[in-house]
Amino acid sequence: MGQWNKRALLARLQLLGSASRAELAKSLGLSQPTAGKIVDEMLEIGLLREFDEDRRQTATLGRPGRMLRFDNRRPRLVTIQLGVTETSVSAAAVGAIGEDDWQIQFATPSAPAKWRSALGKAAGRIVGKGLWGVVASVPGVVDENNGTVLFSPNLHWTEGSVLPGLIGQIWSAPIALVQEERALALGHQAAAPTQEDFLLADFGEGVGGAAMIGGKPFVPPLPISGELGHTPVLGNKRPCGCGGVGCLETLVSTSGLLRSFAASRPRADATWPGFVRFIAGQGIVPWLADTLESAAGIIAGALNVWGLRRVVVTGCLGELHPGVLRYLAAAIERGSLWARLGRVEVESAPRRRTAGLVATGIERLVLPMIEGESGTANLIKKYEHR
Amino acid sequence: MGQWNKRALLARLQLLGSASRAELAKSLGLSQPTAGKIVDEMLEIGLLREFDEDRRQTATLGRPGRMLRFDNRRPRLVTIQLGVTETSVSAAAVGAIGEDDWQIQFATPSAPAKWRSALGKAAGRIVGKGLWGVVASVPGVVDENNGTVLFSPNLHWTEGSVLPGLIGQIWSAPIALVQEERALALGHQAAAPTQEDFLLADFGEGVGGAAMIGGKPFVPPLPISGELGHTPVLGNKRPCGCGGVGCLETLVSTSGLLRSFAASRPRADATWPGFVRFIAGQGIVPWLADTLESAAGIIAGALNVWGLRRVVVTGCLGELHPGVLRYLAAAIERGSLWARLGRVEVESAPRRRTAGLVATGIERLVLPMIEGESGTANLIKKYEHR
DNA sequence: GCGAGATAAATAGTTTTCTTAAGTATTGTG
DNA sequence: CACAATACTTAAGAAAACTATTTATCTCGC
Repeated sequence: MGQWNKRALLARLQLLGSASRAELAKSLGLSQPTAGKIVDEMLEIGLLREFDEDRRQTATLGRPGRMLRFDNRRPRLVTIQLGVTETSVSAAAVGAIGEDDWQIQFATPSAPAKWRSALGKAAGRIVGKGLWGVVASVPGVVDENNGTVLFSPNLHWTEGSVLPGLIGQIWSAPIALVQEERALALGHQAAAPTQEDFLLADFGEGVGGAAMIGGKPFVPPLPISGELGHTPVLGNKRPCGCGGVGCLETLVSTSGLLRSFAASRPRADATWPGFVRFIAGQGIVPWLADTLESAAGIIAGALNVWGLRRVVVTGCLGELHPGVLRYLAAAIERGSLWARLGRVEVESAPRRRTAGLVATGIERLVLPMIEGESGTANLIKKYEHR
Repeated sequence: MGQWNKRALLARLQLLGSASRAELAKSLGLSQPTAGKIVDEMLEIGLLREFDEDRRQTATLGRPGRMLRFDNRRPRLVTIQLGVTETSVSAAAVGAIGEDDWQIQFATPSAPAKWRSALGKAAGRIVGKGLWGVVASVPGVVDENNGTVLFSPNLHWTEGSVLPGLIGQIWSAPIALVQEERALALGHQAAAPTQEDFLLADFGEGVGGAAMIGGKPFVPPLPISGELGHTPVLGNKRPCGCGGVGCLETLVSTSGLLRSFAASRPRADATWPGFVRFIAGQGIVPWLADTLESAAGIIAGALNVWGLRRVVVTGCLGELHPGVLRYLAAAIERGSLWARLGRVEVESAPRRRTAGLVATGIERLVLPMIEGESGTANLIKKYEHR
């Protein structure tokens, strides 16, 4: 079976939530036998399952379809979020699209060996049977094909180390690494399924973006993309962890915002909650307006360059007064060429990392399982027995 | 034969210039029979031809391959460049990769009907036999699938009119429209074949960009992309033809540069040659440095977002003192995240619109000819008999 | 309750496309 | 001139998708 159709079928099923073989075939333009065979394969490995629809309003004639959905009855993937300050671990079922709900969290240590042993402890508390693989999201510049971190301004110790190797010592299963924002974008798509492409912009300890284009995450040949945070802002002189000067990230990450806040109000409570309260009371003070304007310019630039008209904002900006997002949205609209032709949408959403990690796992670990010994599958073998 | 392999084979042949069936098969990972059949098809319609290599140093053993290349013995495509001030027309052979050399040029009129009749006159002076189709490049936001111009700040009359319809009244052949910068990017790839992806940034009456990603021009679902020129620059208050304020285009297009020049030196010769002389003498004056800094920021943003590390600059910036390009290159490097990991390249190149139009024609008009009645082919039929 | 109509799923056979394997053609070399 | 080496062609087969047909299961009207 061509991998292409399989991926399309899964994507469609994700979009619909549940569907019969016939529905899938028709909506994809496939023949029924083809769709049926793909479904059979996926039922066999336990990726999908049939279930009895409680037909309240089956107003349709004819034989009812056997409805299919992701088989989420047992955890299949270990999902790991390696964050700058915190590492989170869970066992997740395919089809999980709820908000993040981590089973285990611990402060991210500052060396590979320590991280490995902390992960080892976590492993004991996680279901170990029937697992298909491990998926980890990492900040920074990640080569997803090799499983290496090339550059990580805020988490330098990951740079040389081969994370799949470390993880493989804990779980001897296929392992996939995914860049953080790409995972968020995939997670958003899984949780709020639409056909429409979008740019996800995440604001937190760093600032990053990822684009869904044509229903798929945008992945260029170079292991770098969507780096909104490290584009320079005219007039900004702050040094950045990346080695550059004036990066957007130094202004609009949590620490950047707090720094500006502290500079403008030396005697204020320069913590995040304090800042949130301040903005709730004072509204968009001038320096914040400038900062939002800068961020909007860079986001609008990304929209113009990628040809997108929807922005999904996740992370700390959503925790501020809603006026902040409105201000940002208006500024993005001013800078976006598409706004002259049609509508530009900016919305806030929670982070759905687990969902994104699961989507990555299905794409990179589960599908290759049923695709024989082709390209991607070989890559996985590399880590299988470490 | 799957269209995929055909396109790959043509791209490879373009890269190599000439090659035998066996070379093509090996370098593409195809079997010899497959490559051979594709070549046969293309020989039959006259897209490729065999030629006798003058074997100076055939140091190889065995039967020598029959070398193939594009059959450029007769013009096959009418290429049209609809520019803001000038329209250019030529008949071009496939495989033409020389610098632009237009057979006919006339001032672009300000209404569809006038343009059509000017084009009609031109048609009389152009080879009319054996033509496969017509390809036209247009500035602005172009829906290449429908053949419509959605938005054109500098050439408003094109917006409503169906250009393929107009062209079809002159030449009753398949017609393809292509966005200007995309054509330039394709042309550069045809003329300077490398495997490596790049961002083409063109500076002229407007400012635009296009990306080659994975060897193909980047095309998102929305009919807009690479719009470097209409991203706002912080602090810039000039109104733009697009309806926005502060677009980069208002600073760094030819007219934008001249406007800044005239403002800084009220008594100077504010023509383009005068400006070129001025810069050659004075070097990079402060306002020009600021302008280049803004352009570099937006280009670096595009590199970061697309995951590219090579910039090809075409158009008026290359006519200025070489120091200008060096300054721009240095500024781009400062803003590019990839520069922290590896090298960023910025080079200047001539515009190769004809080559790009021919590449578009092969892709959108010629290949569908040998692909039976599939998707793209139907689109062409629409215009075939107007 | 039962046949008719309608839709879903499974089965069988065909087409398309590419591959492997084998054979033929054309060169240089000992 | 035999041979090794390489290019190209032909023939047969495998994979994946399609069309057409059959079988299964439902609702509806009687």
